[in-house]
Amino acid sequence: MPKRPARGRPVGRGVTRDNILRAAIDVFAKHGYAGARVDRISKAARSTDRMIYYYFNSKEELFVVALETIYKELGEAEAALDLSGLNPDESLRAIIKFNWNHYLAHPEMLTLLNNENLQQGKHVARSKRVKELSFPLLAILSRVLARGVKEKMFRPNINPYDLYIAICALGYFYLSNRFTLSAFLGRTLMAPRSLAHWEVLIQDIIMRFVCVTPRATRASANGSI
Amino acid sequence: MPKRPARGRPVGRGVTRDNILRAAIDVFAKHGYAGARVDRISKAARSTDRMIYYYFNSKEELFVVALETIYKELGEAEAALDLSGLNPDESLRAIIKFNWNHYLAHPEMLTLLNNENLQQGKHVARSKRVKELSFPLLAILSRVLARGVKEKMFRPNINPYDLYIAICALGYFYLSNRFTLSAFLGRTLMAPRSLAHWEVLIQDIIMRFVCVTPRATRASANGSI
Amino acid sequence: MPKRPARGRPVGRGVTRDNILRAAIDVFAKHGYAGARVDRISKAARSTDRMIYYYFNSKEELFVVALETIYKELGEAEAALDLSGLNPDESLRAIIKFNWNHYLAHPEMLTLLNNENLQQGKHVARSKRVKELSFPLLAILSRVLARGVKEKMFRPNINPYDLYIAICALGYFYLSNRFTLSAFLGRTLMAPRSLAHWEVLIQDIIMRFVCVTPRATRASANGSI
Amino acid sequence: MPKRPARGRPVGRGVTRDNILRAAIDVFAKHGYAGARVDRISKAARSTDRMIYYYFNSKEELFVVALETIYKELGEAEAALDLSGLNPDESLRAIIKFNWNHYLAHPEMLTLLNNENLQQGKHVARSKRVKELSFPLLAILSRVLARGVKEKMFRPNINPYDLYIAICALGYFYLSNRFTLSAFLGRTLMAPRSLAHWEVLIQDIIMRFVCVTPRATRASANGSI
DNA sequence: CATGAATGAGCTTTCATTCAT
DNA sequence: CATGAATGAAAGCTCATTCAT
Repeated sequence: MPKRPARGRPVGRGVTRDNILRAAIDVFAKHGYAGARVDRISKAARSTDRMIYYYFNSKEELFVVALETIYKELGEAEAALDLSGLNPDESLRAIIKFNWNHYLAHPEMLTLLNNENLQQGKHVARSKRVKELSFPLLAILSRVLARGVKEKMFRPNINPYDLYIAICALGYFYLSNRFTLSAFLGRTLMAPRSLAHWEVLIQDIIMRFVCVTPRATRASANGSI
Repeated sequence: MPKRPARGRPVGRGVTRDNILRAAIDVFAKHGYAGARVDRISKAARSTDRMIYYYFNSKEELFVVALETIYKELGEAEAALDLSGLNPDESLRAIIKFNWNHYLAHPEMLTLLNNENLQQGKHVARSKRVKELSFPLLAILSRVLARGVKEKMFRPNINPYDLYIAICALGYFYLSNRFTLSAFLGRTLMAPRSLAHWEVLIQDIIMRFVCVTPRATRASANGSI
Repeated sequence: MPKRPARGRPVGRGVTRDNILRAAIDVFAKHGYAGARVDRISKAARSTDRMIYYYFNSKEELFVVALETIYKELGEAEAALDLSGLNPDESLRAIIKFNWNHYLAHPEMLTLLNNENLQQGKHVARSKRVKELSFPLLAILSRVLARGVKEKMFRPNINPYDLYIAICALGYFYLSNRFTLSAFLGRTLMAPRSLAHWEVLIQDIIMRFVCVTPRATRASANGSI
Repeated sequence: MPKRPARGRPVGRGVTRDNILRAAIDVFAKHGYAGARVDRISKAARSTDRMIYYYFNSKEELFVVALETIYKELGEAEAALDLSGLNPDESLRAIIKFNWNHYLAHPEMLTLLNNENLQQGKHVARSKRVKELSFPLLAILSRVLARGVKEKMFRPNINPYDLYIAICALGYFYLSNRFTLSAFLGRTLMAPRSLAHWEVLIQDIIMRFVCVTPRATRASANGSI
């Protein structure tokens, strides 16, 4: 059908491009790559299909840019993480919390990544930027671990990669699979109390794994979600 | 589209239906709901588009049945899990291993569930069967926990739901997100050694979380993936 | 989809066939030939698609039988028309009324005939029964006209065919086209008062056409529908 | 379905749309709504299925536009009807003739309207344009009637709505039902002589209904079709 | 720099019908 | 006499994309 030019609000230069990118992240996250129809994206962006091709050439390239964008945002958020003045266990807890809260604040990240994994990571494999993003975080983690070991707080020989994956896994899975999990277990997972409970639990699990002498956290001691 | 009657091999009654279901699980897993074209499924099943509608009425209903099937298979595999003669910590390890190995043996489960979560669980929400499947598993877990507490092996007040989610998370995420994770961390995750390492690591993390006096496993002590 | 055997009410021999025929008349009338889906007919008949083919061989043959059935019913109704003891103008009025009331009582006749005309009468052209049906009616009409002329009531040289078509036209069109007519004119046509008004009007128009000295009927004198 | 780009003749802007609309009116008229296949329309328009959806969104919307078009054309033809300088009875005869000739020249109108009535007028009910079209026509008719009454030519209290329906009925039914009528009565209805005869007959019937002193027309006096 | 118009290819689904007992 | 199972062939519609200015 002849598209009408989306006169919702006047747009300046490049705003359209950004609108489209935002809309794309949204729609890709909600419907998956194949399920995200180009015209749904253009409508959500208050633009037209044509503009998507004008700025991004193809649906696939748009998806790659969307993916890189959320990775970039993860990187920027990490850059803001300040651990100075914290001792090792406080630092580790801060990292865990940061990770969890980033997922909570950016649910589109989870779905976009799930999509990329569904497609066997064919886009991310080519992206250099993505690979470089892990270095700072892994470096931070390694440093914290080393300090903890030196202070006899942490067990030696904890692999930072393992640690990172475990931290991610505990947060990511809970949120990403909340729908099936919720149906399967018959439980609410997204109530504020449930979320708070799980945030503490992740910390508890990780700290017990890392620390020499495990110390219980309040929350983990009283059990119920 | 479907032009030839698919005379590949002679089919008995109901075999076609099952072929389609198998193919559907496969194709849905590989391409996602929207990406799974009906005719790809029918071709994979050595049948025709028409037969899919004959047996399942719509692509969506086929997806629901596929989903229920993988849940049912999880349930059946669990039912075969024999913990008799094992003490609490051995039992818990067996459960963790079972879970991990089920994911490894049924990668389609991960992608199907990811898809369902992408669709906000709209199919699973309606399925009663799915809800009932969690009871036996949770019951087993609760019993093991109780025995462990009685024998002073496990900490009291460990919530079986939390425990179950944590066990799943650590296995599921590693496998489901292996592509982005691999690109991001620049590491191989699917080599036999890596898998074996992670299997032990999950156990280690969980046992440390559950046990009163954590006991290191050999594997977790020598670090690298 | 595997059809279930329609166990609504127990059916005796031949009842199924008749159910199907009734349903077919209904569905053909409501949706037209092409729009009448075989499975809608079978559902309406509380039977299955297969039974339609069992009894009628094809959708087309079923349509022919449906058509013949409504013609047969018209014939039977006409056979019951008793004009004995009435003088010519009373007779003619009775014929007009009969015609109108038959349309009212059998709306499916109108839609079925419209369908057949849409298809350029290809079924009816082959049917002998249909042709024979007009003879008695035309004969009656001719006799009434002749008597009227003899009694100086009716004008000579009125052609019975013309007369018959005119009578039909005035009733048929009003009912058959009531939807577009109603929208176009912005008037209700199916209210009891409107129907009664039109019934009188047809008589009035025809009598004025046929009679030597036209006599007004009450209804036609006070105008409004 | 549509494989070749339809390069039959070079098309300017909007020509395609109009081609489709013309073809649609034709095909809907010939096969009915359900029987009119989208690809038959596109072929008849020397275009593609896709273009139908591009311009009209759906088969149903196309049908609505087709319907509105034939109504609009009726309106335009009426607007061209010049009654100036005619006295009331001549005017009325002119209107009757116009109506009859419009049906003859636009047989698609009859079938399209029959289709719409088969569908219970669901499209026409929503169209405002259609409703407004009847006003000028009814106005003309009312004026003619009033003049006729003033000149003591016409009977008072003739309802213009009734009159209009009667005029339409006598022409519409004859043409629309010609196939079944022809088979039923065993007569030719479409021969030039038959058509001419009927044209006069409609006038005769209506004039006798309307006029104070009926005056026979030559044609109606010598009977046979 | 931006966009209205157009479209090839393929998608899910439905239709009337036949096979086989 | 009756019917459950199966199906070839299209039907209506949508998708990402390119043409042309």
